[in-house]
Amino acid sequence: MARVTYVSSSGGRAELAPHAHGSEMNFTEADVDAKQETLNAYMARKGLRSTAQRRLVSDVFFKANGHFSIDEMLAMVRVQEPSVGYATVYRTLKLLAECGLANERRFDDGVTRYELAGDAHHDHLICVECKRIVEFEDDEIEAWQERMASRHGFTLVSHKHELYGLCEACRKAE
Amino acid sequence: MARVTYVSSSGGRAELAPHAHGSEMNFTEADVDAKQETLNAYMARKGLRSTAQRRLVSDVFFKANGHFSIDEMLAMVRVQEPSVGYATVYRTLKLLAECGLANERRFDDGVTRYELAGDAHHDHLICVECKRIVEFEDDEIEAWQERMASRHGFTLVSHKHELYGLCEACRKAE
DNA sequence: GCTCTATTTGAAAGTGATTTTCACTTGCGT
DNA sequence: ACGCAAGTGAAAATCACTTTCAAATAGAGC
Repeated sequence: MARVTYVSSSGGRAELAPHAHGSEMNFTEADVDAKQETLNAYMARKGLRSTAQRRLVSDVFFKANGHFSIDEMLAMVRVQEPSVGYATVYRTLKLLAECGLANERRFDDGVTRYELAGDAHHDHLICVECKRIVEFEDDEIEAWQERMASRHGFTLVSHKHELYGLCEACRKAE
Repeated sequence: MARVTYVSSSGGRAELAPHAHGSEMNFTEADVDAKQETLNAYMARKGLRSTAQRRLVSDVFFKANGHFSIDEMLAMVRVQEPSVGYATVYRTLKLLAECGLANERRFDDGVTRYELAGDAHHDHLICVECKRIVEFEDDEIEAWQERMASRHGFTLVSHKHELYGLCEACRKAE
């Protein structure tokens, strides 16, 4: 169901490629540890428990820099632990979004995807064919959006700026 | 279910207010006729038939300049003909989108809305509270988007630029 | 380490918004 | 008017989540 491919890495640990930003990992062990720490702190504060499933799902998510649907995450998680259920991945991703470590995104294909939070001000370029997602910066546009909103008496809460197109590979494959 | 309110007009014909661009009609009889003609031509070309339901749904849609969900359209259509089914409205709206007379829009509230096609290059400002929708022009941004896409090897197909916020009325009502 | 009980979990049922099926009608070419 | 492919409305099916519930398990207090 989920179109996910795995690439074995030099480190011996399975790493993942689908929709990742590139073949090089752009995070460090320390980054992942810091995120796990943030999550632990949030769970402690809320009286939530640290379970093997939550540790696994969040670990996979933190290491898999990209935009993943629940099905894709489930497939990645089940490589390590096949017994994990869909609902657990769903709930853990919601939890990560709640504590600010992940952002929920809904593009036009109708499925919700999750991405690492942090570099907030970027928007997306999506291939309508293979669903590859590229991020781009939107600084110039921000001020323009504020102007446009206040011109109509609106107080801006959020925005969505998505470009849909064919990526180079899919254009050639047509 | 559908939040639709009707406003009786000077012309004696029922006209509609929900999410319409304004109280004045910004279309002429001739415009509507031209659209009906386009639709008829498309149906003839595809071997589709002109039925009372299709004429009614498309007529209501063409005259109701705004952004409507299927339920809203159904409510409007049933004022004239209560026996029309949901599926017929759904299929007719799809048909209008197919032949280029309508555009499908999915904002963040999860329901698909249809708007008159034509003035393609506008985007939307949506009140997160009352769902009021304001259109705005995006000309300055278009070229910038093209540049951004080609920089990443993409051929642009479409884009989505939505600003979510609180409209003046809702801000005061808070 | 062992209890106890509030959290979690996985499987399954429930939701909401479409989308499709199907038995019955109805355009429309002849 | 006739015949039949296209269209219709009601209901069932799908899709992508969300929630429920009985069984499993953290983790605070012995």
